[in-house]
Amino acid sequence: MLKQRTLTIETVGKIGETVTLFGWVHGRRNMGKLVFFDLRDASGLLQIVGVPAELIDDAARTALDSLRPEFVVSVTGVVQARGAKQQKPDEPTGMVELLAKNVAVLNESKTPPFEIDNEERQAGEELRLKYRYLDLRHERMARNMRLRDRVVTFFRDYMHAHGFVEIETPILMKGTPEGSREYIVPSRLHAGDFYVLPQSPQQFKQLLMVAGFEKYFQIARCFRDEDQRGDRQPEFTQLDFEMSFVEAEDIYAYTEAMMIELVRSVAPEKKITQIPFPRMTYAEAMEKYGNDKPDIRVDKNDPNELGFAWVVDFPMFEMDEEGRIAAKHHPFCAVHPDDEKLLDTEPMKVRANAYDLVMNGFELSSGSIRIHRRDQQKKIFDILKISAEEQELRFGHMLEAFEFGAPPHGGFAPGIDRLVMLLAGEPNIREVIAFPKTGDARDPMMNAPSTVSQRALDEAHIAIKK
RNA sequence: GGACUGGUAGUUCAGCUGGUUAGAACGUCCGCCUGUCACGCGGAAGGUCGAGGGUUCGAGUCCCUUCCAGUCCGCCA
Repeated sequence: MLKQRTLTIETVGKIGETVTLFGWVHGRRNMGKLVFFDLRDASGLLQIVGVPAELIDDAARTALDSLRPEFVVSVTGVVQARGAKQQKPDEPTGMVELLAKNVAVLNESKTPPFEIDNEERQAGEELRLKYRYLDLRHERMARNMRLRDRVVTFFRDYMHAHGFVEIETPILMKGTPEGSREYIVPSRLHAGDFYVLPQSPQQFKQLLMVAGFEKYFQIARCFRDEDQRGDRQPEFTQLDFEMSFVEAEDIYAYTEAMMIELVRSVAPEKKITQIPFPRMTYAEAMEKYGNDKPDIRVDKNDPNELGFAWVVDFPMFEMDEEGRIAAKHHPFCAVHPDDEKLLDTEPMKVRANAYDLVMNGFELSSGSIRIHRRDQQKKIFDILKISAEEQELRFGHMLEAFEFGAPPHGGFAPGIDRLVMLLAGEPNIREVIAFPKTGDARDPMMNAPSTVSQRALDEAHIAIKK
């Protein structure tokens, strides 16, 4: 059956041929003795013309009559050119149509909770997420998913072409309570112990540099148990990469060339505000724009403008809500070469060798040159008031690794969700994630999170606190 | 944790200073229609006005409580 299948888009070059199509009934227009409907498949839409007299038998006529939106059908017929008055040159299959000879219903559909063929009026998000598999049938959502695929494919190809090796790092890892709240996973085999899900593969990628790979990347899923925003989800995807024997300028040059090529390749209609990307220090950004993710676009109403900019020289430390010194970025950032002498005297004035790439007012990526020496790493931990025992407990593996010939290294991690959101012109990252969570981190379709059986709790050594 | 906005038909929404039987569009169902593509025309069904309480002769509308959703702040190494 599938061997003989023709996609709707393929009919364009098959005028006069008899073909069989499979797909969903999109719009339907019944003229009485003449029925039109649009057949939707993964490649697009095609108008089907159903004339009862042309159909092979009564079964086909009954099937044609029974069609409703979202029914799954097979249609066999002859591809024909549209009459002069019926041509739609702006649509991919607008110059052809299929004169149906046979129609069969493969599966019926209930009336959908919202209209698939109406792109303008969007249902509420809770409903869209509950029926995400229907929402994804919308042309806009399908287009977003395919754009995302092109972005990810571009990055994979680009990274490989530049000598990077893709390596998977664990999802179950050790908790390092520094920074954002982690998702915790109970261990069945080790009562009372927990894994956590990675906020980022930060430590692993640094250890891969110690291992000598020199150029690593990963399309990495990251998890953060914090409250949501339009540009934040509890799980999200980064192009995570790390390089050895580099300084910040190497990361800038590599990333900038890659981003320019990405835009040229997957979104050629977009124009970049300024090349090379302008660079400003954190202090300048705060002074001039009042934030550390400046929007440098000339025309903020132009949907095709992409304003990339670098923000560099971030402070190394900041005060947390309890007035304690904390790492602004993370404790593995190297200190700015000019500021090492300030570490003992005025730590709050110390800049990190850290940088962000921002676009249109969004933080796209954070990165830094890392510490690769044990004594320097210990010094940062000391300043952060992490006791020697605590350092050993939480970061002993890092400190130890740095004693075995760790090379100088640094990296970056552009957020793929935000990038695709901006390329797609969407207002939030949920529109470019197939199955996102709601603002309070639920999945209304699966109904997650949810309770688990008492047996599962017992095995995980978990007692629920009322 | 906080602030703001919203919750009325399957969906998206309107509903004025409180006043008759709560409306529109789309969708759904039925009928007519041979060139439609937002098809058209005629008809029908469809409502716990989020929930609870209060004020009032009378509440979708005002008040209180509560639940839900969205956006933002806090938070996000």
